[in-house]
Amino acid sequence: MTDPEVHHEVGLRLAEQGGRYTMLRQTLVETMAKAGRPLNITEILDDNPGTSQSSAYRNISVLIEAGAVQRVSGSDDHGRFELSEDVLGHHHHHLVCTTCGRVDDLVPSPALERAFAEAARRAARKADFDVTEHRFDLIGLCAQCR
Amino acid sequence: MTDPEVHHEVGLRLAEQGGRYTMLRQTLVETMAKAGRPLNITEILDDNPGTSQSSAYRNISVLIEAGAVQRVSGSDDHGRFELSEDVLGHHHHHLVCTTCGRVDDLVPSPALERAFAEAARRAARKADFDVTEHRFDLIGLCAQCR
DNA sequence: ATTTATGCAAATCGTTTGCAAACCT
DNA sequence: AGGTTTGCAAACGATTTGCATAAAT
Repeated sequence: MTDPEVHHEVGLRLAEQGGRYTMLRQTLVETMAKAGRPLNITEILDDNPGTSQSSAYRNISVLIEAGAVQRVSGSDDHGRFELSEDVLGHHHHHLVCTTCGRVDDLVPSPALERAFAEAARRAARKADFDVTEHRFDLIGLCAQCR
Repeated sequence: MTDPEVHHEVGLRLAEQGGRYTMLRQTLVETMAKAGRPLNITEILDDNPGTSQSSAYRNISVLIEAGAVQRVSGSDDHGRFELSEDVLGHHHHHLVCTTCGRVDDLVPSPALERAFAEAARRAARKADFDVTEHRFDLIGLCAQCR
């Protein structure tokens, strides 16, 4: 999904819940679209000078409620945020660096996703658990930290 | 690994860093061993009446540093703790309930682990990332919350 | 005796919220 | 005007820490 489409989609989702697609919300979405990986609050504020932290948090919450953004938990306890898979238009996993905390996106192979689906089916049967999604993270050292 | 072996192993690991395997530490380990799934602080304290919260946290930290316990992040922001895979003697994944936050252990099939290894290899090549471990969580509804 | 562990209360830190002013339609 | 959004400062909640006491070796 290209940038204009992303903004259009996010605008629609906000409108659906009676929210406005404010300038700040647009720049937050722009920041996340540019990054292509989950960002923490500091990184988001650095890319949006003059924005108050509380407004950033509040708008990210709104965007999460609208299904436009998702929260990602990395190795440290700082929350990270990125555009939702719905808005991005593709499913992906994460590479989590234990040293610097950076998280990168990783698009899985169809074969891997098939293995996940099979695992989910098995778990549903064995543990009587209703799987709605999965999370797969590779933990280790990023290129900069090796 | 059976219970006495778990205690012995944890005791060794603590001794290695000049720590003592206190009564409280033993009961904390006992609590986690009994549970067989990651517990949050409340659950741990409920099973150890009279223990102060700070002591629980402090000792869990010590056990984590000793490699005897690992922290697990679920759906909510409450940390959850369980015996480390080293001490348990087996690798596993997690079933995370989005409604009640409960996390259960799930031992993967060899086929799935093979798929993970392949994914790790691929990521290492493509993203120049040094994978040391992986995290696979199935998110959904547990039997009680369906 | 000397080191380590404990409990209490206070501090920390990421995140959330109350409120009054600014904004949009 | 009527609702939404903003920034500031204060509140929140999980976790950590300082300190004085208790326990273990």
